[in-house]
Amino acid sequence: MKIEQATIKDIARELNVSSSTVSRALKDYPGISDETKRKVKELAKKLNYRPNAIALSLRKSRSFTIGVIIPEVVHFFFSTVISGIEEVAYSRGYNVILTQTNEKLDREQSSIDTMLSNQIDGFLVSYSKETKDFNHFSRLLDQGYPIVFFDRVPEIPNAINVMVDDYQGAFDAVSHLITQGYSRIVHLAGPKNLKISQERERGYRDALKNYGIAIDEDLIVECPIGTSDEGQKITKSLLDNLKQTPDAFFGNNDMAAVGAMLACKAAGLRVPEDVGIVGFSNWQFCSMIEPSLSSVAQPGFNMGAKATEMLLDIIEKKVNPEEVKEALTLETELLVRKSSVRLKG
Amino acid sequence: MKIEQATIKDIARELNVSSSTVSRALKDYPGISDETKRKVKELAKKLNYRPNAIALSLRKSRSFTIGVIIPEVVHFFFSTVISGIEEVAYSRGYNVILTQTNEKLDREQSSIDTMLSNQIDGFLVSYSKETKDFNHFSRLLDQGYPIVFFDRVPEIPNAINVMVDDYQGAFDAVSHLITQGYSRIVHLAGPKNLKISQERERGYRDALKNYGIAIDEDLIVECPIGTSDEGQKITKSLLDNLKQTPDAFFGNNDMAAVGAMLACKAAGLRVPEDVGIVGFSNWQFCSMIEPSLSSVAQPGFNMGAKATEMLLDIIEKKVNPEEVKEALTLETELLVRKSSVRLKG
DNA sequence: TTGTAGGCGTTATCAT
DNA sequence: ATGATAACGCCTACAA
Repeated sequence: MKIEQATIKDIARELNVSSSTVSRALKDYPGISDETKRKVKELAKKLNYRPNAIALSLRKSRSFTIGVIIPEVVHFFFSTVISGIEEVAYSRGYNVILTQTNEKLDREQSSIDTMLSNQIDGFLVSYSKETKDFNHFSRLLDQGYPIVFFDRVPEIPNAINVMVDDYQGAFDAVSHLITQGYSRIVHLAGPKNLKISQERERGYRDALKNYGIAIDEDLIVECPIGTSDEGQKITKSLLDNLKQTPDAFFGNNDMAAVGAMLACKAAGLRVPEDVGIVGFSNWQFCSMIEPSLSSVAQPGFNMGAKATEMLLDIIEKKVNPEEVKEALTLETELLVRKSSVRLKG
Repeated sequence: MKIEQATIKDIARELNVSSSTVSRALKDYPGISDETKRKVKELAKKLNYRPNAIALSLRKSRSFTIGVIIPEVVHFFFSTVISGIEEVAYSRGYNVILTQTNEKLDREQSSIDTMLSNQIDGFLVSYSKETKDFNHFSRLLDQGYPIVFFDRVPEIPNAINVMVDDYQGAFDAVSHLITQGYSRIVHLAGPKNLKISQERERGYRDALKNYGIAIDEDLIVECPIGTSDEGQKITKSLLDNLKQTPDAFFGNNDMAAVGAMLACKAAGLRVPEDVGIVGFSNWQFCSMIEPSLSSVAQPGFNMGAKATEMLLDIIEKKVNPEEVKEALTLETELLVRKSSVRLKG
């Protein structure tokens, strides 16, 4: 049924030469007569010859494929990262094998297994929310597999991490709210086990401290799921139950922030007059809603691109893993829109 | 540096048996003593043996990998499809190699090439906006490569297509607008070469006809890019230049529809009182904006899942390609929200 | 019950 | 300038 691909052998047979000659001719090795070269290339073209990458992989123990392990594909930020990964990988001649864990540890583990089976040259990983222990990664590192972690990065020896400056982003966002005159600022926090959540919370706390505002632990609420529904429910319950109503919300992600906005509006509060809101990630919809949502932009594409470059440099031994700086932190940018501005310019 | 993976040979050597024995023991072939089996498996486990999928691929001329060619990863609908693809592929033991074309024909071509080189077992394709001729796909089909097209499907012989009922979705959306009392309905159309655009436009036209409304060609405007900016600009220019202002917009995608909404608001028109708006795709933000945007939901995850199932069934010869029905059309669902409702229930 | 040999497609090494 | 051979890791007739 499937038409067989022509191989080097086919060309060799037809031309009455050896496969080595064909192989050499095809790659312009020295010591092949121009005549032979010409004939080989001509026939190769005619037969639509295509090198078998699988055979090459076996021969070289290199697959020119990198494995990407990511929590979710349907996620604006991650899809942006994937896009950056794909661009760089493509331009440098690598394939990308993609798996999503759906935030499950066992999928993470089994994805690693199949990727190892497939002799991938390296890993790009953002681990799942369920992952609290990193032995499976440490083991890989010890065995010498190149891994670059991005966004959700572990604190283990020798890991190479690419992340955004979550601390600074959060610090900027909260400082901005404060200078706009908001002071009872809720933090809709992320899952506690993710370093990014911890960093954002730290930025929140430090910004408050920096302005001499006492921290009220009741205003820090974990949003483990990260949907707008969740953000909405949590915000509603806060508005209903806190003795003193808050006047601002800093969401650890945009979905939570939108949820807060919807809940506030439903409660009759005006944004930004009564309540200021800032999100994190700068999803596309931020500029489409009303009021438009201020948000901390993360350079997703760039993160994917940089992580991939570092990984490929290591794979190709352009750099020594020991020489690679172990962490690259990309800048965030606070995009101020209407949801958080109540002072005249 | 990288620690070598244990191979069957390693196990054989250590146990003083032949590699065939090991191979058979590992797969519980009949005719291996329980004792040998036990020892082999034990050592395999100890050495952390993992079959080399590359060697297997070479041997079997099967890679258990499928190639996905998609216009853009950072696109809500496509990312949903990818998610569906990945789920099914994973559950059936296949890898997914992903490339995005960025709507470029040459990337589409070269992606096909590398995938062929990599001996992938089949293709899942949604072609680029630049693709106007399908010879590169026809050739693959002729050579017997399994391909399933999704969403953007070509009209070529033997192609297997999975799509949504764009015609019906558009028909429903426009009928809904009409029954809400809107009659000068703009269609922000998609690129003309995409069948999905044609179908949506056909649905638009038929709905109008069906209600006896004359079609005004000036109200059908192509939005080749598909961003909210583009939609906004086009809408503004329509509002400025049409002699008779339109009272509704049916966007061939949600971005265009949001653009229309923003432009209408900016022009002082109230949505839905003065202008009704319906989009297509049901992006996440539809329910987050105000007024919430009515939209035609496409079953992206399901589309990816179904397309993958069909592809794998063909690959695994569970079905004969000839027996496969050549087109699967999935139902859309019109989600009516606030942007298009001005009559009391 | 186990072993031997050959081959999947390619290329590096060592002849000739 | 070209050929023969072996090897990458695995599987499978065929042999013993």
